[in-house]
Amino acid sequence: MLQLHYLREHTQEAKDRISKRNPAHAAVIDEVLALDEQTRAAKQLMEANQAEANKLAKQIGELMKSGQRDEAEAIKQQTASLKEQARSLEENTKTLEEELFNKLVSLPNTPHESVPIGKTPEENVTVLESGSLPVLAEGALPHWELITKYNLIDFELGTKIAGAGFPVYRGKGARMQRGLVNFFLDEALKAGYEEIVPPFVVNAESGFGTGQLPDKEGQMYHMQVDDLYLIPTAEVPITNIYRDVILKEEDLPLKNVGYSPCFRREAGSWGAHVRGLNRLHQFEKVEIVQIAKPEQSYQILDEMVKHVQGLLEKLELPYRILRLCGGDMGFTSALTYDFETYSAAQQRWLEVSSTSNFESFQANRLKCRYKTKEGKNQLVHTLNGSALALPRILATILENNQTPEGIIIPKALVPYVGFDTIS
RNA sequence: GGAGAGUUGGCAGAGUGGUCGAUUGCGGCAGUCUUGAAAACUGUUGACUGUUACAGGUCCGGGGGUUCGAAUCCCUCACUCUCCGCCA
Repeated sequence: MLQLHYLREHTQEAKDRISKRNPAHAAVIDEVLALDEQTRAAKQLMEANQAEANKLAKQIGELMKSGQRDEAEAIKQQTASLKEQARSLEENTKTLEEELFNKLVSLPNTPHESVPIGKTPEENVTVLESGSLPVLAEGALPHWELITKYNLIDFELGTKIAGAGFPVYRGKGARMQRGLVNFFLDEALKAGYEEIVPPFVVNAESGFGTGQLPDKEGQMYHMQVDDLYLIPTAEVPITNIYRDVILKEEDLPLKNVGYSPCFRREAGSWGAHVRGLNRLHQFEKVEIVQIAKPEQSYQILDEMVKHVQGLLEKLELPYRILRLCGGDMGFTSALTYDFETYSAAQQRWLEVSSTSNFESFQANRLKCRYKTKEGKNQLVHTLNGSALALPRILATILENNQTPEGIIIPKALVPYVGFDTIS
């Protein structure tokens, strides 16, 4: 959620920035500001009325105390009309406030100045491409055939137990999962992150805090009996640790890492290109989260990008980094870097990480602030990144490292999985 | 699941209808003293909103109600604790 005072004081800047997503948003800012004016005017009327009522009530109290009952009764008569007015003033204010809130909450974050203008993924900018694209031997297989060949994952079994998109990993496939998670967690620990095991379900307040609710409601599994949501990413519970919290300046930046299964309904997004591990309802991911002071957040984003890069390099995978264009960026983000690995058998890039700075957009919803040296409470900046999501990493390793003798496990991973070849 | 007790400022803990946004203690901050520190003493110390500034408004778990007036009374929901039951 954007800050009202930012929209008020930097209107043109906000419009310019948000127009990178879609110029239509600029008009909504005008609507928000107009509503804001109305709301504050209504509030002033209401508060003047309250001030008057408070004053009279206090007078009555004093008169009652000193035994002047008749005088008190006289003043009581005056309160009736105030009370009558209060009702409609309050109603009016409440209606306007709700309208303002709904409009404000519908605005996405303002993109950073470095975000390219654009509507589609084709307009994302490649900022780095690393490693040469592997050329596979004749007869190389896509990962969905490799997993069957080596009995690593059973999709049909998952369908029987739960449904499509819930794979059953087994044998070396299961050990790859566990090994990758441990590898990613250890690397984050080395980089100074505190490890968290969060709840894998969240309430609606948490969903709102990080921006999944109300706009992405349909993407989460909702358990209606208990009104809880299965998390789509560990970002949600971990970032919500800091909801309604005032942090100390010296504690920033806070660095957390957490593993979690991620549950996504992926409503309506099934079709071509979603075979095998490319898109799932349940997958595993290690997520890094940082809570930072505004002036340091972009430096920290770079640091997080470096961290993710390091993981891909240790896994010896060809990858590229994209700076997402305005139209392709998530609702809550100000700047996002996507990481993609090259799947040799499919001959396409697969997204394996999304690393973003949300500036104060989430913090404003979370009410996560820190106390500055001057004693003022200021919103923090929140950042997070996948480090990393497992399925497409596994897919790329399987496809790119296939040989007639079997699949060669990247050296860095061997100690974690306990074997160097899948054959 | 059953029975009971609670939820107040960073923490502890008063407050049962009228200057209570809230006594007090601890903690924090500033000062005095000290070469420095500790101790002691003095002052200060919640959040949000709002104004050029002052004023004003809101917040005592959430929501609703009674009243001129609610932290205090009523309803409701959530959570916590204790005992019993169940259980990895």
